[in-house]
Amino acid sequence: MQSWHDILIRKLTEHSLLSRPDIAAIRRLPGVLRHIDKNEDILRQGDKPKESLVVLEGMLARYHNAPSGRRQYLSFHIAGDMPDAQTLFLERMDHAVCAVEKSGIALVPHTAITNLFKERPEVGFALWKETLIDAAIFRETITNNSSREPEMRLAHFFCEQYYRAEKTGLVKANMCRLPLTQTQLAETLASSLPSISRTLIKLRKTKTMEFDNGHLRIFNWNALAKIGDFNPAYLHLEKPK
Amino acid sequence: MQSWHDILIRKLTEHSLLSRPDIAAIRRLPGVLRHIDKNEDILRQGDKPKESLVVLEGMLARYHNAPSGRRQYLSFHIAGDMPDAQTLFLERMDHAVCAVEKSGIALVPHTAITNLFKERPEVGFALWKETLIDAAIFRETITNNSSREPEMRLAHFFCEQYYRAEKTGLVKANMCRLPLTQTQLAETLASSLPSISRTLIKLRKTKTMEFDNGHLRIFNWNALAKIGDFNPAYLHLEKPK
DNA sequence: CGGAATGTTGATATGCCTCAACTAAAGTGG
DNA sequence: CCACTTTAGTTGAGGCATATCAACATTCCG
Repeated sequence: MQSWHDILIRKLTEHSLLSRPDIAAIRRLPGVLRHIDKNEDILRQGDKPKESLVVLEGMLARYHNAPSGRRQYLSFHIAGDMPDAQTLFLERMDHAVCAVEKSGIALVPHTAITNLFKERPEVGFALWKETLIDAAIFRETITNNSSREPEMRLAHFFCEQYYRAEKTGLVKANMCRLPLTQTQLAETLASSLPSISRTLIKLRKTKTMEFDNGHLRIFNWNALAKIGDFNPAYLHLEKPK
Repeated sequence: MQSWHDILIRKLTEHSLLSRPDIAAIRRLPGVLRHIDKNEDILRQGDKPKESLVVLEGMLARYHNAPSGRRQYLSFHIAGDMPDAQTLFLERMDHAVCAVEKSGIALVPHTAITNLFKERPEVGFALWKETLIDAAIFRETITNNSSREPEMRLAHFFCEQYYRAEKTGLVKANMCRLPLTQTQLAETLASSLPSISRTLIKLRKTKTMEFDNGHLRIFNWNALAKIGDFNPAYLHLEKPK
């Protein structure tokens, strides 16, 4: 009998060591399950939510509304992630959260979470660490979009998504879900749609990966990581001692 | 008699409400003062520090070493900032920290800080909030470098630096320190040096600001904010209730 | 079956990067 | 204090890459 708590616990223990009482306390968190349709907004810029969400299945994205109507995607989130953890301490959303495919989430009241932190500081530290990794990913995105050539940039993005999916146990037969259109890739990677299309064709020719029909398949991880200058250190997911 | 603690307390109370006992507890934090030369690295990628730093004066920067030797600056930090707060929970540095001018810092042992969090959770929440604002700034940087035209991008950057300096009390006569070379601006804003030079000349012609000799002077804030599409909401610095 | 969304390809133009020369200012050492 | 070196900034020329516009192909979905 798996409850939504296990998905969160699994994610936190990817990088943090939690005691049995810590884990038991997490299990007592109240949560309401909800389904989100593809392309539905869950939070909008300016919202002041009173609960945070845990992704249970599917994929969410965070984005800014950039000048001239362009959408700038900032990050993508899979099972176990809490993409709006910041709302615990930052009142207003400075960006939006949407579902890029049909997804399931759990909603947890802020008060329940912060009370848990006071009772069990180590749980707070684990979630804090999660938000710090989040920030590390944003930093890498700055560098990716600002300093890497288009082919490298795309390869790096695929590596990151695949690596995180793998750590979460969502890779089967060298394949993970990545339900993005090329338009969305363009709005993520500071490129235009035709540019992404051509770069993708170039990448395909390296025979290191395939991206098609919402799935990412890896044929040669080492070669792809090299093309993308990908070093997973910034994800801070080494097993805790 | 101002001690380094006051600089940190001032920063935290910019956005968080701390009780008298909270503040008293912060004042008991041990700290070692240090001076850093211009262009000196304080932390390098891969380092595993056992203390965190508080900027007391001057300016620090964080950066990645990007492909082909390029340096990618990620953020800049002034008095009160704790640019390596993440090292409390992330063992290894995924980026470097350097001084962009002669600076003064205080070094505080991790154990002292985390013990304080356990004793006084609200202090932990305040510093957590600080790291979440940090992440919000990174997100805005992604959008700035990925979705805004060069002139807008530069104007937005100036607005952000000025606004933060203002909140920290470092603006005098519509002017703040910003000791960056054009080369560093280029390595921050995903541009080349000649491009920055020309964009800066264009910006100067708007008569909204001047950037010269390590100083940023604002003549027309509203006009510059408009050029830069700058909305300070993402800095989350409204006074706490 | 029709319409919308998605992806591919081509033509064109322009904006920015690279390279390079030069100026100006600042820092260094004799 | 001045000569020298280094660093910083400006300007110009040229070429390439990618954005934009547009047409078309294809798939998905109602």
